[in-house]
Amino acid sequence: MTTIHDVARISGFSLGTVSNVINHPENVARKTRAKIEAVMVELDYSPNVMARNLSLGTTRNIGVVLPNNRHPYFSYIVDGIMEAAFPTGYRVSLLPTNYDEDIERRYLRELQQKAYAGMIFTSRQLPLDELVRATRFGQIVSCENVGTRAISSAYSDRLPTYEQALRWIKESGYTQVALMVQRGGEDSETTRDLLQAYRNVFGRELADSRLRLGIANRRDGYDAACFLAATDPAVDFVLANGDDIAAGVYMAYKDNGQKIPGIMGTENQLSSQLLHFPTINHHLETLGHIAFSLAIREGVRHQLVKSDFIARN
Amino acid sequence: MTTIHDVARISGFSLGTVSNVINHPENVARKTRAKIEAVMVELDYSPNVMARNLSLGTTRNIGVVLPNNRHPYFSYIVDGIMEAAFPTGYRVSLLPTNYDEDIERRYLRELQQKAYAGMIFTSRQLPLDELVRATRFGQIVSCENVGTRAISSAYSDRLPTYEQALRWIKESGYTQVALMVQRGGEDSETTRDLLQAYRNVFGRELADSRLRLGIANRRDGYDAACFLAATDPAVDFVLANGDDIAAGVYMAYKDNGQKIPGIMGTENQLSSQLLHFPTINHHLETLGHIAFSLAIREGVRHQLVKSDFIARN
DNA sequence: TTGAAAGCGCTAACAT
DNA sequence: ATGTTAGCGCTTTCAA
Repeated sequence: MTTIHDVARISGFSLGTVSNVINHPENVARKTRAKIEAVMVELDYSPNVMARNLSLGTTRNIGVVLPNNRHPYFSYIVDGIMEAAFPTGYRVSLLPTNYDEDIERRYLRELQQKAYAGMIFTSRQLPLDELVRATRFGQIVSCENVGTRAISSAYSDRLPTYEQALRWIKESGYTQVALMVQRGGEDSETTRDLLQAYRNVFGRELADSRLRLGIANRRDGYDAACFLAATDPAVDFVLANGDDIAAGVYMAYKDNGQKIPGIMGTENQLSSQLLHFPTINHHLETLGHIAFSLAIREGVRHQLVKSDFIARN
Repeated sequence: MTTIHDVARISGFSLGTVSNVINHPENVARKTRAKIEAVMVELDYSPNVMARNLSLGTTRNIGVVLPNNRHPYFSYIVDGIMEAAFPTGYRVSLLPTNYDEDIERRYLRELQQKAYAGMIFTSRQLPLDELVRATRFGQIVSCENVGTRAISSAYSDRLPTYEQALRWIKESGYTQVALMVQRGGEDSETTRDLLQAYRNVFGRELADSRLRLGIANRRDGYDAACFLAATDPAVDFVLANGDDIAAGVYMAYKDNGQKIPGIMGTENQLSSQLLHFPTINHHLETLGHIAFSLAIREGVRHQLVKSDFIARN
């Protein structure tokens, strides 16, 4: 590997001068600069990033913590982040946690060690306070509402949109609603919002058996729907956390030859357009976009991304 | 930030000994090790990755070069890579190129600077020889067939499967086939294979106007199909590079109130199952899996991933 | 304008 | 078993 030393030696100038043509070219005489640059080209030199980072004490890396690589929720956010990162020259590292708190903590340590300039939590298991404490080491952005905590966030106002969606369901005459989500209300803010919206609109608690947990993909949706169809035929509407999942529900009822209930999903994926069922669009790419820009900027800021309900019949 | 020096000073042992408890604990007396570890915990110390990398001259980072973040082709490969990387503790950085050769070259430089232990090219613009030359600096894996070049690869045997698919089309009685792809035969090996398969099965060249270029998503597919429907009503079959894209084609013909041609896509996405059209599964997640394992292992190896045709009516 | 030298935090010989 | 020291490749004072 050719280093800055080689360039110095061969060009006949000192280390410091070579470093200056890289970092402060305005402080170097035109002629020497030209010579040194020529040598750099000749040797095919380019500065070692690791050394540079160590010396500077910073990187241009952003870590994106995601519990789950499969769920479209996260893919959409990542898409938005990538798009925003590209023109800035920042690198983004994907940091999967598999919903493991200890692994999240390990990533936080890497932030502490300056492996990343900032970190985006698309979701989290760790107590919020641990994140807040870690902001000393680098910028941290949450993709969920953090209230007034001292941590930047780009988040969706899910509750009003959920209410709107559930009102639509109610007004369409459905009364026996089942929900499919990944994590329960204790773990997930989204699920909490959804249950709250249900309460607000229907004026009662959702029966436990009508909240199907652990649903992450279309296959899960299919299986859960088979179960519902067999054990709870009264259900006349299924709201799932993703259009593809909702499509799985559709296929299950169809394959079982049962009357297909009303269905609704989220993210306005292709499947809801093909099957023409309503959906909730959280605008996750926009959210990723904003999350990235917060991650590379100092200070705490909270930014709301409005979601919306798309009615279809 | 607390460093190894702090740990040394406070524990009363030397730098080297502290370093040893981190890297070669077996060479340290049980008692001193215990003391030092206690201090580490107390100080909430963890080694600085950048310094460690610089000293060692390696990282545990894998860079994944992708031209395009949106196309499902790449998402599926990335999914496979992430899944394979997770248990190994390697980090993966996404490196978008936007199909720009110079940007690919820049990433290659970062490999040279040891920013990555290895690099996976899901696709490339650069001449293969440039990649081969760069293997001196780190492991490079191509996700396309590289023949006998000295560079590892995990690739799909597309040609036979394309032939099988086109034979199915022919035997189903279709004769006026249009293809939708992203890049032309000059740029893309996939497209070359596809055109070759067409030649082999139909015994003639595909008309230029029946090869629709620049198609990357469902929207593109929709637009291209509108164009086809308007300008070339003889077309009776459309084969698109992705099921969602093919679904866009379906919707276009439907929205235009025209007779819907036969359609076929790739990747066995949800949409082909919903609309029940045939597809070609390239098993891209498996491919990503293999690409990753090749990236963290020495030596050159070529690994074929069999794709298959899924007939549906 | 250029050069010399210290330091970023760590690892690994080598010496004790 | 533990300590000392010389790097890894770079940036940035500070001095010339």
